[in-house]
Amino acid sequence: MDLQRIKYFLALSEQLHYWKTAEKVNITQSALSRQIQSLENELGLQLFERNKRNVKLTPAGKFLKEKWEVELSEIEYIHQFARQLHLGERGTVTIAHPDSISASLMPDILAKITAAFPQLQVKLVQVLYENQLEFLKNYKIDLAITRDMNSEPGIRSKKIYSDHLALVVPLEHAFKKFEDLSTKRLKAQKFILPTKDEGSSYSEIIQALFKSYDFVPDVFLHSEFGSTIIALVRKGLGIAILPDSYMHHQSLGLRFIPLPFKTDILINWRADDHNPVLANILKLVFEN
Amino acid sequence: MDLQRIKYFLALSEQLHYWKTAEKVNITQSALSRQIQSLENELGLQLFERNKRNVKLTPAGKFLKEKWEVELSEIEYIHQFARQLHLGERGTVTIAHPDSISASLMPDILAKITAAFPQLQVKLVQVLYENQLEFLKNYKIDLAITRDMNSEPGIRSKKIYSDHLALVVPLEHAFKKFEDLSTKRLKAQKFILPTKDEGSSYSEIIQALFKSYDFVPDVFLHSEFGSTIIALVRKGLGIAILPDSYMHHQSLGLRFIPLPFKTDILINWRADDHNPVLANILKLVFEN
DNA sequence: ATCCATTAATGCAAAATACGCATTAATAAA
DNA sequence: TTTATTAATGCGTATTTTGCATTAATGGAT
Repeated sequence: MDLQRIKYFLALSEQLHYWKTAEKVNITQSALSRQIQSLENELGLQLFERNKRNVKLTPAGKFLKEKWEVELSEIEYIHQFARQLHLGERGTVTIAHPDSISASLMPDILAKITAAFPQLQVKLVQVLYENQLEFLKNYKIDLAITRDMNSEPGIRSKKIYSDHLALVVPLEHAFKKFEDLSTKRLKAQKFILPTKDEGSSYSEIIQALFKSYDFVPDVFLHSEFGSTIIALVRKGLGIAILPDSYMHHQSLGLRFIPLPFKTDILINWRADDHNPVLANILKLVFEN
Repeated sequence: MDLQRIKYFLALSEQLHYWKTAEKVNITQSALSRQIQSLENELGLQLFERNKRNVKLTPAGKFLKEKWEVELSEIEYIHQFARQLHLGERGTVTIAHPDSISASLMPDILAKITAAFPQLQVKLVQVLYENQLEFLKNYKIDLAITRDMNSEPGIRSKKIYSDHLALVVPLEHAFKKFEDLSTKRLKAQKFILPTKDEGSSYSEIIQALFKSYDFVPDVFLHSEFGSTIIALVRKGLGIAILPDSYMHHQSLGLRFIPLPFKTDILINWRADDHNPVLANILKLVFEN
């Protein structure tokens, strides 16, 4: 059952004239005649009532004309849709990202994506540091934006941004600017810091920071969630080190003191992921 | 775009293995490989991600698998339906019939039809005598059951039944049986008769009846509608001549006196109507 | 009634397409 | 490194489709 045959049938069912139809669909009358005949044989029914003079739809032919028209346009639409999937213009990507950039980098990226591919569906999720790579490998997410490098085989990474670390203190705190900081004064503070994960490069940078001041911080509380940390600092329970991306969040009553340490933001994806949607998004993100 | 190709694709999308799939669909692996390739070329997209070792659906392939499965079963259903139309097992016939047989012959015919072709839709209509042939020719009805012969070209007729005429009188009327009738006593009656249509053979039979008694009846009222006539007779407004099929209607308070005149019932259809539904119904009606 | 123009079907040879067999090339596992 | 597996491909053959020319049927015109 060739769809082309059905198209020939539909053309003939409009014209009800072999010669005119044959010309319209760019084949000869004999070819058309035989195409219709094979169609009838294949279906085991008569489509047209015809003598050498007149062509007329049978009831079954009339029925099939109506139904096939619908089916063909459905199929046409499906193929169109599939081509868009192929080109990565449609489909779904699930992206995990750290909370820190939800008010800065993420809006930029999402704006680019929706501008370039308005039909694309993006799902944003937040995933604990320790689950990021696992989720990526298990196809629970397609892209992971992290502050940590990784050396997993099968996962590729690329740096897309970097921001400074900042000391976060309440507005009324004695620390007002970088020059106020000293090992002695810092030592006296209570810190709220992220969980010290093994192999987390972000964690390592923070440790390097304290090493530069040559002391071990008094950590009052560990938390992986920036918004929690900010709330605690605002209540005066301690001070924190955070990427200065958090400045873009609502942070009334807090002071961000930039530190000379940078933290990278990387984008991670499966090396063997050939979904064209992914390729399009990566291209977009790396574009500038 | 051959539907067979799509079937091959669907088989492969289940198995994800060329050799096994090829065996299952009874072609060689090379043929299958090329069928999938042509399908991909035709659509302008990739259906499977494959190296020499693994076969895996692309996002577009996954999408098409789901959609095509639905489309194929729809098409299969449509073809099945069309075949039933072809065989006359489905479809619609519109049948016109006289009121007189709606309680006798019609139920018999309809019972036969629904038993033989349960999927068939029958529309029953009643059409004035003068419109019957016109409606038939104009495709407003497909079958006309009449009491009149016709000699129209393009219309074919066949007698399917005949019943007696009967004199219809109120129960308390002096006429109790055929022997009570005489020209003299009949002459004194007021009659309710059908409209005297030109060329109506039913009309002619009734005229022949009165001729046999050698008088012209005193017609109180003309009506084409049997149920009207019966109501009037029941009220004592006159007596009537009707086919004795009316005895099967609710006719309390009435007496039917059979007369030695018969009226035929014919079935009429378009000679050039090749709708298989019609052929099936005619065959059924003529069967016994 | 007869002829003519129209038009769907068909015989035939050529072209296009699909197929099977055998082989190749890539790759994962041993 | 070797081996077994497996999708792709070259090639000759078989099948299908096509176009050209012709035939046969039919409605309309004279």
